[in-house]
Amino acid sequence: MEFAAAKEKFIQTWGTLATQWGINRTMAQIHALLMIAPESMDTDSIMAELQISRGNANMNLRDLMDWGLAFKQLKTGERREFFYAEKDIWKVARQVVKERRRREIAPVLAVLDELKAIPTDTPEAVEFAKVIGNISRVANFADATASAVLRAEETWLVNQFFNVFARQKA
Amino acid sequence: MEFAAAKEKFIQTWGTLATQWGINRTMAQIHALLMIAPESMDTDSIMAELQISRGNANMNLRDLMDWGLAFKQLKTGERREFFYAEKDIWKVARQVVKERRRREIAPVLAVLDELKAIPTDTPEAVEFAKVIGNISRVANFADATASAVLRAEETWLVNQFFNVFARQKA
DNA sequence: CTATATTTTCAGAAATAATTGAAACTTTAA
DNA sequence: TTAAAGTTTCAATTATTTCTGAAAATATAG
Repeated sequence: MEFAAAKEKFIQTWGTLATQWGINRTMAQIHALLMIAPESMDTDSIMAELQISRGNANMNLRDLMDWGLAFKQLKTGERREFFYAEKDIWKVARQVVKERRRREIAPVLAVLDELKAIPTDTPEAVEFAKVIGNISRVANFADATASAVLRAEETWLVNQFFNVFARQKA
Repeated sequence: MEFAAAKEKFIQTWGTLATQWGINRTMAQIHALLMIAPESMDTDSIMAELQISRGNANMNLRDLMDWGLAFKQLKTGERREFFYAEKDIWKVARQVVKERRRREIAPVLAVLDELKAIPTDTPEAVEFAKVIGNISRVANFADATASAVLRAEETWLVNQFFNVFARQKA
């Protein structure tokens, strides 16, 4: 495969994957484009490359910056703004986990705690409390794990996982 | 909070969370409803409870069954079909990871492998290969981890994570 | 069989989300 | 200042996804 085709395929694949995870396609495509760009890019280059409007580019660049996945770069003697992305996919993953945890998981944990408190005076309420308790327990465990992963260095983490999982085979 | 309000809130919260993760709202709501139901439910009860059409209910129940999150139950002497959901949230999580891995992660890994092969004859191509290689490495690690988690029993896994993460503090 | 209950399908309608493009706004340089 | 370059906003449009409702298909009982 030639470079141009590979680049196109990567951007499309990243965009498709993202929509399946509730992230908008254009945002993921801009992110993909910036990740493989050797230099930071200005808005017009991004618009041209992805064939999107200025408003769309601007809005999704802002979202990427909100997610901590892209950054502005100001070049001296240049009036335009340039953008670049975090290229270390490990840091990208950590950033995504961190943001989703903050925006989505934390509020759900709060709701679960609230729901655990209902009086269990009917069979339905008993069953409800049981399931909510179970979800809450697993969710808190997952949240704690995510939190630990966020703090971890990659090499350290890989080694730990190696110990936990791979060594079982030996 | 009274039971009815708690139930309503749980179903809505679960539905909202799901949309943020690329899962359709109704599917998540049916799943939530079945998880907290003491008995399996027929289509009409689900329709009435969630105020949705028969077509919608049927379609999303089928999707839930495809995902391995809900099941049909045939009661003797009953012509209708009844549905129930897996209530152990740990199994639910494992099932979701398993399905997403199969449907989404595996195809992406295949594309990445294909893209790693391009000739690196320009600076752009070099940068591209670097980023793709990095993503591929992390994605394969994540995939292997997911695979290990799928095989794990909860108690065993919790203990292992405790060893890896919690004991660090001591 | 035939009638009835139940489930499935799917074309069109409704709802939701993403995108455009142009006007408003901001910044910089002369 | 003023003009030009660049950025942001947002109402209107377009695209996508989801949902409905009724018809078709299927299953069961008499």
